[in-house]
Amino acid sequence: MQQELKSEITKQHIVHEAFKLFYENGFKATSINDVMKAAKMTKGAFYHHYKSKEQLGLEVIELKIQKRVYNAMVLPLNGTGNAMEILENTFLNRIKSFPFYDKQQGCPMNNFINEIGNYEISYQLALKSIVEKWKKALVILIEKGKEQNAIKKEIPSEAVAVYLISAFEGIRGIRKLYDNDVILDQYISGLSVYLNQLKF
Amino acid sequence: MQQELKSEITKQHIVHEAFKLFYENGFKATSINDVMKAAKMTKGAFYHHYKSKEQLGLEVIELKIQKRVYNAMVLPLNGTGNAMEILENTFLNRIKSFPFYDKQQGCPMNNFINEIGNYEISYQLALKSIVEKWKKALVILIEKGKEQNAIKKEIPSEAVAVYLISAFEGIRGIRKLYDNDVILDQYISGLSVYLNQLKF
DNA sequence: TTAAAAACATTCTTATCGGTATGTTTTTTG
DNA sequence: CAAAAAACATACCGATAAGAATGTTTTTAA
Repeated sequence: MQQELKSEITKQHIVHEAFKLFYENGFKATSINDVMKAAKMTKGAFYHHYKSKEQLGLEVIELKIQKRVYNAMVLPLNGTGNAMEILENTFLNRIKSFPFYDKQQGCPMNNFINEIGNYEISYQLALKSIVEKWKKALVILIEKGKEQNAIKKEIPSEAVAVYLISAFEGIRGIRKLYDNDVILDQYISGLSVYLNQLKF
Repeated sequence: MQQELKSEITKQHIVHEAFKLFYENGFKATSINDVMKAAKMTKGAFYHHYKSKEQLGLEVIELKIQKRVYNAMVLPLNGTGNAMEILENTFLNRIKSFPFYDKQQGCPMNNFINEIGNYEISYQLALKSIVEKWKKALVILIEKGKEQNAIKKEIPSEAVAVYLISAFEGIRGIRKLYDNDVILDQYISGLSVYLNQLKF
């Protein structure tokens, strides 16, 4: 029973290091050797715990990337206050508070989507599941806002959710091309225009 | 003199095949051998014309990707009609008319940005240049729309341009996860909400 | 027409990849 | 406490990568 725990800890350790390297250099450009060197173990250990690199990629998506999006973008939506304010706080303020490294490296989910999103059906499904959960949480919040008379009732919730997510992921890619936050400020200003018109 | 022309034709041929493979499988996952097999030549020929794979990547960005974005998203902005209608036609209608393959594979520029956008400064600059040109053309159109009394004068042109581009690139990535156009329709509907409020 | 330069092919080098086979060490269990 | 199972290490495999070296063929220019 203690061995099972040790195995679980080791796997978590590997996934943790793998995420960092995938985020830094991309999935394809990161070898199993690179990951295991970072984890201070050998390739033999890796193939004892995982059957392939694909399997590791899946776990990184399901454990690390999912959790990241959930913590940063979904959980904050579950507050009890004014829906419009929650929306503004999440999308307007949060993006600027990202660490510099994260701004430069983009969104891990978006990186995965664009690098291997159409490479394997299993990746596709895992990534889609994250997007769908995010979208659902947003729709619920928007509908809540309508009930609160904070958001116009005639706007299509799902469409607005998709548009918000699209712009967010888009700018996190584009930001990678710059070495400062000017483009982020412009995004925020453009988003602000969008959010304002949703107000009741 | 005729040799120079032949060399140029060969290089164009290589760049053409390279773009197709980069678009299909990604930059890192495509080998020079793959490219030259598609071009029906050998690796020796490649290294006669190019000094490295990086060089080829740059030419693909500067020649193929740049031209694609320019033709699809910048040129249509230069019409003489109502600025708002041009904006709607370009962003609303065009995305749905993409070939199925292009919907599934995403935007070549966005793919490059997210795969190698922070990998090498030269790529970064080349890709940024495309985004900047697109953005500039959009700003000019929006300002024209203000003069035409078609677009509200108080909206920030640059910010709206950035937000439009972000959402467009974002959805082209997200669309890769799905096997139908439902998410695209939602994007279009969300965009429509955005564009409507810009109207004077 | 002939030499040299450019266009391309062939061959080879060195490195690394994902993955397997086969160890050794640690932990568990009867 | 012994055997077997799990955790890891070491050594290896075939495939493939980018690129260099060295051919051969075609084109150009004197």
